[in-house]
Amino acid sequence: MAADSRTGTGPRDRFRAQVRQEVKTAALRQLAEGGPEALSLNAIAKQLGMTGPALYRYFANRDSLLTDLVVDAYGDLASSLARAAETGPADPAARLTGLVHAYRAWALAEPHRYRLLFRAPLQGYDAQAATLVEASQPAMAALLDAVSALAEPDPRAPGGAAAQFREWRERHGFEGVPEAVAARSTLLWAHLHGMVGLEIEGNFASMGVDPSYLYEAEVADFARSL
Amino acid sequence: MAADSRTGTGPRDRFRAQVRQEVKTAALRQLAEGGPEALSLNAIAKQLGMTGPALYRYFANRDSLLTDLVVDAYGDLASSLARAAETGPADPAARLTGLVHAYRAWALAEPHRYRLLFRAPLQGYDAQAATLVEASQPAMAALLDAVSALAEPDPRAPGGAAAQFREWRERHGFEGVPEAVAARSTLLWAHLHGMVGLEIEGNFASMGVDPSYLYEAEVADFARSL
DNA sequence: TGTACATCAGTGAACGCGCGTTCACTGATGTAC
DNA sequence: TGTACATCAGTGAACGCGCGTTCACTGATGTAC
Repeated sequence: MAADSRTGTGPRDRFRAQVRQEVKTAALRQLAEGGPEALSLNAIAKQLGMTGPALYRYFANRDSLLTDLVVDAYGDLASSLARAAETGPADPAARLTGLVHAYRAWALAEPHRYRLLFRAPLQGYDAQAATLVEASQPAMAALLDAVSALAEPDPRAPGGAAAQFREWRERHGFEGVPEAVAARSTLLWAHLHGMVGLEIEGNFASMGVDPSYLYEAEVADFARSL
Repeated sequence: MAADSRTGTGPRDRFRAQVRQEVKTAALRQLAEGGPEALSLNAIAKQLGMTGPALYRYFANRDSLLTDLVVDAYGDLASSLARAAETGPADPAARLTGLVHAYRAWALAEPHRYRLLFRAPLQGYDAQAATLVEASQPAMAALLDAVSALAEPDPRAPGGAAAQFREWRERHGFEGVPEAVAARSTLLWAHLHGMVGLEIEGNFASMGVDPSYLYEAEVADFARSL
């Protein structure tokens, strides 16, 4: 056995990695164009000038490809958020605003990927698998960081739920985070998820409303709630 | 032509209405069990002891059945919300709390129907059709009512978006509603949508968190935001 | 540097399945006289 | 009240399609000596 095949850096490995990437790109294009659940292995293969069975050289099956897309998307979202928090202004409030806008911008730019993350398990697909929970941590970490920097949290919050957030914090490596920050961040995440969800499904558009104002109000309210 | 067939109350019409209802019930059961997009005309027919083509006596096609389900669901949600607002305590704040809990309860009881309402158009299905927008109005009206009763809104809000909410209000028969109430209600709706969405997809469960606390915090924050 | 061999990407046929929808039809049901 | 007729629910066959996945295979590519 050659060293390359062990370390995964031989020419064949590079080729494999590249084709895997092309498959994923084609899959995303398909999701983007064909709407949710328009992900067909045969169609992807055709787009790459291959036949369907060839894809099984690169992914064990359809679910495996899907999992890869989800993990990638979480990673991408997390770096978007982290970038917004890092390169933003020093003022913590302004940085949180930047993070909120980054969240929204990411979802609007790639709604199909956003759906992939937060939509129901697509027929029998187990979204609660440990892999996926783990993949979602960096994005949450970015949010927790930004909220932590913002203010001294009210130590009384989150009341009866404090124990749950404490456990959650320990389990996922967020040890330094006060319960109140965890709770507040989770609520903010839920709010953003709701606004972004309505926006990408066209609900605000069908109301004739530009939701930008709502995001502004959201940030203002959040600052006041701490 | 008989009078009955004109007015739609003859024995055949009653039979048709009943079978239509059975078809819808079977469809909902299928959505509930099979996950989203598990709605198959053939499977529904089989469940009713019929063959597939028989359904075309009752619905023009698959989309038509779907539209019916969506309209029904909006109606059901609206009456749930209206009931919560009517039968609740006289205190407006407590009534809003009741409405929030009714919204959550409805979504949790029938997540498949909630998804039907707020999920992306299912492959080419036009969710923005006028029929559906109209069907969603009563639910929104219940929310607007509860928020209206709560407090004198800040007349400065919603800033630059006031004109949009004014137009929206006129277009959908919410003439009496101040812009600030419309904006606040929309934001509250988005928040609820986000929390409920995360909850029915199991995101809180996978965190080990019971979101009840978050709903309480939501209501408290909302009262403070007015 | 050249050759023999192992690896592995990709093919084409096939499996079994389910889908929405159309069509010509049969047979029961309700209705008009 | 009885009979003839129109209505219409439901069937069964068929259309054309696409799906994920398996299998035995060919032929190119990289590798070891």
